[in-house]
Amino acid sequence: MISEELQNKYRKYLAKQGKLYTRERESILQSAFAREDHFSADDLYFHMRQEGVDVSRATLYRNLKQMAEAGLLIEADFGHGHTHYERAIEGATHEHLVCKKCGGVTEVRMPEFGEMVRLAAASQNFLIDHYQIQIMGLCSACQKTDATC
Amino acid sequence: MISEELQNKYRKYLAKQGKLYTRERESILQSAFAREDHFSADDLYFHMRQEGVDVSRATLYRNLKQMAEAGLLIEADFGHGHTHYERAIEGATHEHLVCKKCGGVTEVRMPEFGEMVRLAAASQNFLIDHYQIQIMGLCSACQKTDATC
DNA sequence: TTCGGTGCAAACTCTTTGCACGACG
DNA sequence: CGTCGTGCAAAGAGTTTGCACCGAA
Repeated sequence: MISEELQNKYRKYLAKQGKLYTRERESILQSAFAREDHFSADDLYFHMRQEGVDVSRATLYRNLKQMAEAGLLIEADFGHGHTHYERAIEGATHEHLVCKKCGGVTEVRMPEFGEMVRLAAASQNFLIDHYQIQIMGLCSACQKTDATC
Repeated sequence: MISEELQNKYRKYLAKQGKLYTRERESILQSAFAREDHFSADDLYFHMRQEGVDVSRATLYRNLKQMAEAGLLIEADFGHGHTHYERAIEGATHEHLVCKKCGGVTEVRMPEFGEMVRLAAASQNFLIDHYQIQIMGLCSACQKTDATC
């Protein structure tokens, strides 16, 4: 299901730290990469249970965080009260449009941002790991609705 | 201390919602705008107590959130486990360099981002309220330190 | 005088952690 | 075999909320 490249990247990361590639970690990697969208730890927890995969919340939290450290996932916070994760895909960094009304998140891909981010970081001798761009406002659907809410 | 313009903006926002401009709200506005940096609700809480201003945490949380809704403050999350606030100043949107090691946050001002953000939003008929750019990585100081931690 | 606001403490949500048992290499 | 990982349940941190009293217009 998931690419061998991905698995190997994780294995290598784990090995370097003297850590093990367990059944649970494989399941989580699998499930996380099966999703195209953003998800919270709990989203994934319920999704995995539904699929019959049984992991504890603790393990999920522990390993999602670790996978983010390994560079396999990106952590993002849209102000919804919990951490979101999404697959980290090389060269596919994208911008997020977060609707303040419905909470929906739309992705936009504008590669031009990458170069500007590099410039901004270079000006401070900052070594980039990854970046995040969030635009807050109203999505087109919510602009049409009565704004009184 | 704080500009009348600012006060009026808040007053107007409150009035529109049938809400009151209380002593507490004035204090919070004052203290929040006295700070140039990012701060958490708790930072501000202790800072205010130190200055002899007495507000409860509940009131602080309630009103900071409200001031963000009013557009006076910007909420940001740097993955430190709590919400950060900073003054919203027209045309002074800036980028944040967040160090993964020391947790420090540096600001960079690159007005060019604004235009790109407008383009990105326009492509989806998205109505911008504000935006946030966070660059995660290692600050120059932490790059020099042993990277084994 | 009338709502809305505040403070307190309890409740809540998301996330982390200590511990005993289980499993990978 | 020794170590690292897991599950459970309890603890933690940050934030929100119900309620009785207080205060602005």
